Amino acid sequence: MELDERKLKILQAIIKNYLETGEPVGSRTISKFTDLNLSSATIRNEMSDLEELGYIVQPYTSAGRIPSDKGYRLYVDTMMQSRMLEVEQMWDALNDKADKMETLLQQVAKLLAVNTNYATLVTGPQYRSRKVKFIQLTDVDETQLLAVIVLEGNIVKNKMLPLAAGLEKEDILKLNIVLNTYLTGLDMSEINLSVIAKLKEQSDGLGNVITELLDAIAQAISEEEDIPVYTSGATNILKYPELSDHHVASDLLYELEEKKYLTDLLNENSEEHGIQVYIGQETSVESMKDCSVVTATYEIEDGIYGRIGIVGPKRMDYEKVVGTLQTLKTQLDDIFKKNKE
Amino acid sequence: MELDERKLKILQAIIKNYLETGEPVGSRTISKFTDLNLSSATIRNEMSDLEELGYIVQPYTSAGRIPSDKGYRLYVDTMMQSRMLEVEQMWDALNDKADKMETLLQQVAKLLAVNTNYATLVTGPQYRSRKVKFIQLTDVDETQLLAVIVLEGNIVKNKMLPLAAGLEKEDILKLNIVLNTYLTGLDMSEINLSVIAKLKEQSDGLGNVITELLDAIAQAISEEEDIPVYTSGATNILKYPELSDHHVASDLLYELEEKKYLTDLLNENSEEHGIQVYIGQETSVESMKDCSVVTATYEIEDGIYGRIGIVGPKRMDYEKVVGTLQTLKTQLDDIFKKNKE
DNA sequence: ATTAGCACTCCATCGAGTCGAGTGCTAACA
DNA sequence: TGTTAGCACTCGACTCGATGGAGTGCTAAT
Repeated sequence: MELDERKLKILQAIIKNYLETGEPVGSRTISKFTDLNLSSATIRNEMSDLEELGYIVQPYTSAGRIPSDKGYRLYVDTMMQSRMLEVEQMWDALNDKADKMETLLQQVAKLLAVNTNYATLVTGPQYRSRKVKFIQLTDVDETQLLAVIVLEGNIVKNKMLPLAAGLEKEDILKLNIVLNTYLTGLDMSEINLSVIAKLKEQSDGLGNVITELLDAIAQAISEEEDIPVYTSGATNILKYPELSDHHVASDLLYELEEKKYLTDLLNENSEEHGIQVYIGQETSVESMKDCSVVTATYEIEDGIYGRIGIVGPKRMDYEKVVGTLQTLKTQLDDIFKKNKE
Repeated sequence: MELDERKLKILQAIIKNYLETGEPVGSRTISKFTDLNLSSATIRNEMSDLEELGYIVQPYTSAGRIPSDKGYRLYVDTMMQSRMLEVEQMWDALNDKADKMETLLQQVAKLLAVNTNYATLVTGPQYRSRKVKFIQLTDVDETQLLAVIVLEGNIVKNKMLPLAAGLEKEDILKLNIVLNTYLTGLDMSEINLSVIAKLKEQSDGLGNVITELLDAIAQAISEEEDIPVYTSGATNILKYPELSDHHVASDLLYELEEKKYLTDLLNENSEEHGIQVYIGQETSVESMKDCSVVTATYEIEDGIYGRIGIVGPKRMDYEKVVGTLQTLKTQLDDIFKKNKE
């Protein structure tokens, strides 16, 4: 037995219907719903076949059918009609405050959540390890030294240091030159003992300041290593009865608040740059086995990527979600490309 | 009729018991629970009185009693034994990563949440309007100009600007001097047209850069105006059955995610610097009418304050919460005092 | 191959019955 | 007069069975 045209149509109808209502759908419904002009009895036979094939399941005997993970998968892979969406008002709202990467991404998460009514997550760029691009020391007032460290990707880090007594303006100037000469273009693994020795040698008598500075730099670099995740609309999941069961919801919300495993989620198959859909058990995160997750990758700079994820019930509106992500991805790509020019 | 010693003792016993169990407490329980050696019948009479006085209520006829808001209020005001707590392991964990205000406060929220099992919120400092302390422009590479703006309270803001063609190193140096001379010590309201005119006059030919810079500064200042709120442990509220009712929980979690009205919550009676307890309807936030909120103020600099809040069920462990906040507040005050020296 | 018809299954809902915790009241007692 | 024992009563929680309906699977007719 195999999937002929008609079975496919029926399956599609079942899924469409279930996506809308969230209730198991019966043969009579399909009989009316489609333009196949078949009686409910015929549909029943076909449904029985579809169940045997594993595309749909009955929650219990003599209930209607709901799509299985396999069914959703087929739907997403072949039957979904992707439609381009206007995300324009979204877009206007975005451009508004979008100057800092942080705010931008938080905004993206929020707008996406509001537009889709699901929970959303966005990660910033992931660099293997950022290289130092530029360092600058300045004395802000009599007691404090401000170190500004610019990393690859124009990530700017600030660190206030207590100003060592007896450090003159010329010393600071000198330090600036030395630091930039020796550290620019290096990442943390490359700042080794020999580099440090050279640094100290070149900055006679200021060794102790150097040590503190290197700490600050190391910290700035490593801070960027755990990629930030921005979430929004977590409470949206409470809108779906199948997810608002106490345990399920509690675990899910906790996960979204903690953000600990979310990066794993987003980085699965990260070599794939298209839009990906994970249904039920396909996700790596235990607490999301009753959910579906849709992810997209956007490009920040050449070879450096961030990701967007949407978490919702299995019966999420895949078409809308995929469409929205598609447009959003394109627009984000554009922003960053433009930003670079 | 009035509250005599015995009634008070019984009320206290009722509240204590209810805090632990969350179940309405009956006369027999109290009869055994206290050392009063009274029969349940006597207790019943007293409970009847206490109800008449408004300190306890029955969820329904012939159920046990639970404390009313008024009852909790009396308890918190007079009957609670405040106990100092050790928050020491908390403390160690804190010192660890605590260099940036942002991370510090987020950590505080998290640790508090883990320790108390309630939802927590922490606000950063609120300045009326921050003054500019220091400005620095640097050319990071051929195409980009980095503006570093340090505000009162050592809040550092960065802004990348496209480098206008033909801007020489000397120009930048000059701009730095001019900007610092004219803008240091001013807040946004003080940077008016006459200041701007003077700026432009002093920086012959670089007027267009100035305009952009002023935008950046204005943005940096105003960004700080909506005070950041850090939350943690939102999902903790799902642990309490009386709050995990679908609607209540949903509203609450939404509020905690949105953070919109939380500042209102924390700023009520902000002139009071002690620890404050809001029970049920006493809070200003509608969705928290089934909760209690405990807030504390800590001092960042002279006259500049931040706040900590804990949101939990009305039957929260007030003693523990108040105790924890007390110690934490002291320790935060210490940090910031030390930091200043 | 399709369909009408029918028996069957199982969940959801409702109401009746029971249980038990807890109250309020009364009468007796110290 | 304050305390207590006793008892009738209330009301939610829980259980159980009956009912209804949506939906199925099977069979026989078309």
